[in-house]
Amino acid sequence: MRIISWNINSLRLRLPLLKELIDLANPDIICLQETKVPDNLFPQEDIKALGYPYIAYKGMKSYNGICILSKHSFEISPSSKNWCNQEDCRHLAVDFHFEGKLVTLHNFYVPAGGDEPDPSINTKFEHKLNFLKETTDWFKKNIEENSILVGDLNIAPLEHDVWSHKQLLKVVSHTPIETQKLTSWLKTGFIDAMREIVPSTEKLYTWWSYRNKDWEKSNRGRRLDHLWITPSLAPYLQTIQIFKEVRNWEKPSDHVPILLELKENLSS
DNA sequence: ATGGTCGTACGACGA
Repeated sequence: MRIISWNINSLRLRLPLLKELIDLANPDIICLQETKVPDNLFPQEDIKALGYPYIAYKGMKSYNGICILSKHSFEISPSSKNWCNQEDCRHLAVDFHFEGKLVTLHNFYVPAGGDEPDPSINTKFEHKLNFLKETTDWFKKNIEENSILVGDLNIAPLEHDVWSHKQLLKVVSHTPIETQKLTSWLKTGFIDAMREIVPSTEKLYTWWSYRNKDWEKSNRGRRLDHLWITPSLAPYLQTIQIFKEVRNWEKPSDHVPILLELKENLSS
């Protein structure tokens, strides 16, 4: 079972890249963030033609938007929610069967939080912190035994999730209040699958800014995208993969796709 | 170097 998460930064603009990614990675399920397409304009037929007949999407004009594309059937999960009383298309969850289990897959796009890491003067940062509090409180009470949570969480929690821990401590995405809150959310019952595979002592990034043309050479990346699983699924964890090469494709997103692979037929 | 580049939608905003 191969599950991709990718902040695509406009689904319609990057449909050709999505096709290339499918050819490269052959995912069973694709979770996209920042689709930037209202539901009435969602390119449903194009997606089906790519081999993904099961589709769930929640989009709006210009901003945000998420979708889940699958080769296998699923149901929209009742835990798909609006957060902070805003219908801003940042979360979608589906239920599907895997190895005799019912698994809930959450796809999140956490608010980026603006530039100033002070909630008293920056309402976008305040929103980000409130969002993290709400999700953490909700998962504390409502997490399902077999859960996967993926998406652009817009926080790089560990020292080696950023190119310079010291220089980014006051930069939104790596401030202590954010990394603490993300860790609290993780600890509601998840395992950081990427760090199960790649030790925390190694640099690991999923995002490189558009503002740095020579992104690969300077390598000032951050791990903003995440793959979390509950302990019940840990025995199935086969590997993770970061498709860094996609950042060099024509007209790329600033985020690269990440893959979670779960073993099937574990007992046989 | 305190800038830089994107996408959306056509000016300004969000990232």
